[in-house]
Amino acid sequence: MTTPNKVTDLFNQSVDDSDLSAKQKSVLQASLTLFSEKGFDRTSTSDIAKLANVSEGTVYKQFKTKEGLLHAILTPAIQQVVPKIANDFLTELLQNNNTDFKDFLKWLAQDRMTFAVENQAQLRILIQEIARSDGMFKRLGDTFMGKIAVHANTLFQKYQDNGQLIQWPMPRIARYIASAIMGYILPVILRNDHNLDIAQSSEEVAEFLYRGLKP
Amino acid sequence: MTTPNKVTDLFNQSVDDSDLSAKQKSVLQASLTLFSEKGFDRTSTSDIAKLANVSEGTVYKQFKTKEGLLHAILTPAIQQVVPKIANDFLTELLQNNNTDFKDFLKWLAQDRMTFAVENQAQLRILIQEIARSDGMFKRLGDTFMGKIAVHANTLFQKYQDNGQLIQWPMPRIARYIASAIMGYILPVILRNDHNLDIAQSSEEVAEFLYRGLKP
Amino acid sequence: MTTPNKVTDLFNQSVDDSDLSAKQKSVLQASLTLFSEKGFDRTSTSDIAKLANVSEGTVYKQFKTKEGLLHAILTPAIQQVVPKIANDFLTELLQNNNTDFKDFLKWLAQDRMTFAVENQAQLRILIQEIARSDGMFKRLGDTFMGKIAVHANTLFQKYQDNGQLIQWPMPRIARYIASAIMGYILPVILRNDHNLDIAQSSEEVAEFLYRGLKP
Amino acid sequence: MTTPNKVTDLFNQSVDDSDLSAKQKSVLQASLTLFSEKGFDRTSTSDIAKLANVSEGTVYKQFKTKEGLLHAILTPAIQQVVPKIANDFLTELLQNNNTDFKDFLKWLAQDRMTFAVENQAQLRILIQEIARSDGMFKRLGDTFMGKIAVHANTLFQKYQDNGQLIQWPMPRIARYIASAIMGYILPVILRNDHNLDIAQSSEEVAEFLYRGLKP
DNA sequence: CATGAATGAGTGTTCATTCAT
DNA sequence: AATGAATGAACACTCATTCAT
Repeated sequence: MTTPNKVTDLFNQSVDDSDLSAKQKSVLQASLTLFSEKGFDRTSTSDIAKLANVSEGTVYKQFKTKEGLLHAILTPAIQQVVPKIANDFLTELLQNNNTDFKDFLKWLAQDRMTFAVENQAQLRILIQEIARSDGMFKRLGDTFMGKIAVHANTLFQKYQDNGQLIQWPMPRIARYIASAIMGYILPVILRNDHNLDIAQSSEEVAEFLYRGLKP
Repeated sequence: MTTPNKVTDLFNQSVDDSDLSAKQKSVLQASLTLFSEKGFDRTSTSDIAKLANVSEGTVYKQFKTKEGLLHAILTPAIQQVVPKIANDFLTELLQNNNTDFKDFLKWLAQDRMTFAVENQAQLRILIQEIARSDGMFKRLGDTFMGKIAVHANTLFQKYQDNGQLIQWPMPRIARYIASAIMGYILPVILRNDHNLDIAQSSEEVAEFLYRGLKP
Repeated sequence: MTTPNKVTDLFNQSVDDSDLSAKQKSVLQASLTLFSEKGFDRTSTSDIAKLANVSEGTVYKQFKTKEGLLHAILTPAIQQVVPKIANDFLTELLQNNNTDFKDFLKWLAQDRMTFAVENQAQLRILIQEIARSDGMFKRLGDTFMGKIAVHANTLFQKYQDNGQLIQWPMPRIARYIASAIMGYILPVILRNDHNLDIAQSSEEVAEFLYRGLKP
Repeated sequence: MTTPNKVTDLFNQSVDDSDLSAKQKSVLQASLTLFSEKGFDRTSTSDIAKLANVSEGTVYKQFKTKEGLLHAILTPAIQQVVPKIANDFLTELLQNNNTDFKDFLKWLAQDRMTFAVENQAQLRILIQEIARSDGMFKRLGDTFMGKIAVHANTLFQKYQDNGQLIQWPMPRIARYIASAIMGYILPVILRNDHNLDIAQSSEEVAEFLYRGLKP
């Protein structure tokens, strides 16, 4: 039931296939690296220019401001990539009635963990931004909910009707699923650790969640 | 089974009862507010001086550097308050054999949620620092584990012997408990939200965890 | 027997013909003026920027630190210009066996006095630095000795063999020559006086030294 | 013909026997040490307070400003001590017709070298100040000349009449004597070297000067 | 007298941003 | 499009000096 991790593909697509010149791509890459390593505020545009092997002026040609660079990195991950994928797989799931709830949980965990590991750099930046501004977290939550709520609702309903899912309100269920998976992902990202046994971890968390959420 | 939240007391003690002058306390308060609101890097020492109604020189008299201020705010929360409390209550629990596992979970959730709500500002800053530097998360984890691992181990063992707790390795159990509680705390802190129904939330999360972790 | 004073030429070359922009040259000029007038420590980078008619940032673009500016001014005088010239003229002298010792003394005095008068600003700064740090004086002496000792030794030997120079050890002879010339140069530099009758002064000092150093 | 070095005595007198409290003397000592080691500008009043083991306020009680401290250290050396001694011994000499010129030179060298070695710290500071401001050198020269010129003139006249001293104008003679002795003193002070063989050095320089200045 | 907290102007330095080439 | 010199407003931090205790 594993699906190819389209997230990275989509992100890379938005970088590679864009109309950006090689230099601009280099700027974006350097920013991603440095923002992730040292944080947005502690990264200077001169650092970026140096790492990207371009002039300081070039950094500003495409991305008008330093914040523009941040958005260029974060926006695809937030506004497009995440919900799009989510949408895709939920839709897919909804059309497949037979899927066992535990399998779904495992698949979900696996999918999100893969995404996290493959996009650690961006996620580190995202987490820093979330920690900094009130707005970001709310906006992120709203975006996500707005695009998934309906589908997730339907899906959970199905599992509840199936007798595979406890009769708790949807947000409560979502919260437990999300936080349990986060419990595996966050330490990996925050420790800049690249070793996560996704197969076992997703199996484990699915087992726990299944026990906690079955009627 | 609720214990008074000693955390805030201890923290405030270290601020109020210290040998700091009124101006220095004011500096600390202003830093706490601004670091929490805008983040460490985006807060200038001039901002702090203005809010604290002191001169810039005063900011540096006691806390030699800006980072010194950060440490003055964070250290009590990290090095002393958190582990001490944890230690206290765990010792207490160990001496009380009769406590039901679910009650323990509820108590734990309640205790940590209260702590979180009462120390939102510091925790926002802490989260920002965690997100910024690899080191912080690791150090935090090590400190915490070093001080609690033994007691928690014994406690969980007891519940496992009781037949109230599934036979999973301790870290796995701890991870689920921590992340489920975090699932309530983090949104509150990151949204700068002051409304958390601790009574109900702790009841809820204890219920879920109990279901997921009973044999 | 007068040689053109190549010192200033060389120094100016390193300033004017360098790859420095007009603004950077202006920064160097302003620094030279201010360091010489008020001393390194009492000259602020803002003063320099104002006098040079550039922004403060410009001061730091080329010369990474304030000390960098000092080095940019002093290094050519110390490391290259002085010994190089000294070397040049000594070599020249060595090839001219017939020169009378008194003529040599006069020529030397003239040459050094001209150098001093034409490089008063740099020398004022150099003297200030010598007065400030132990290291500078030693380093300067070592550099100078390392490059000249051999040639001077040979030269003095020749005059001693000629019967024109007393049989004292070389350092003692050098000390008297140097200090007598310094006796004319230092007051001029320290008083920021631009009137030194080099012709007469060199004649005078040569006469005195000749009397004191003939066998 | 050696006289006890009254210089240091006089200076110490002005420090020790003054109406200064122990703390104030400590401040003066600390300033002397630090000004000499790091220079006036690079010594902070807080450094002085720390080394003197007093509060910052105390530094300002007696010596209203930082410059006041500098003057308290330099003034005795400049305005009183130096010329007073010179005056004393010159008067003495004038009354003693028989003294040989070479002996006088030797005595003078010895006296000044002893003074220099015993007052290195103050002289380092003095040299730094001379190097910094035009005024200082001129003032120093004027003070010195104003107090000694007459006596020295008479003395030299005597030696010239004796047939022991060449018929050059007084300033020229003084210049050679001063710079030759300086040729021994300056390197010692600037290198912070405490080893000067005064007996031999004064013998040496007297020999040279005698040769250079005899008719 | 002595203290040391407090001041606030000033320092060297950085950095996002602009623009002539 | 790309460069990099130039900008100038910040910034973290220092320091001579004051003054209430």
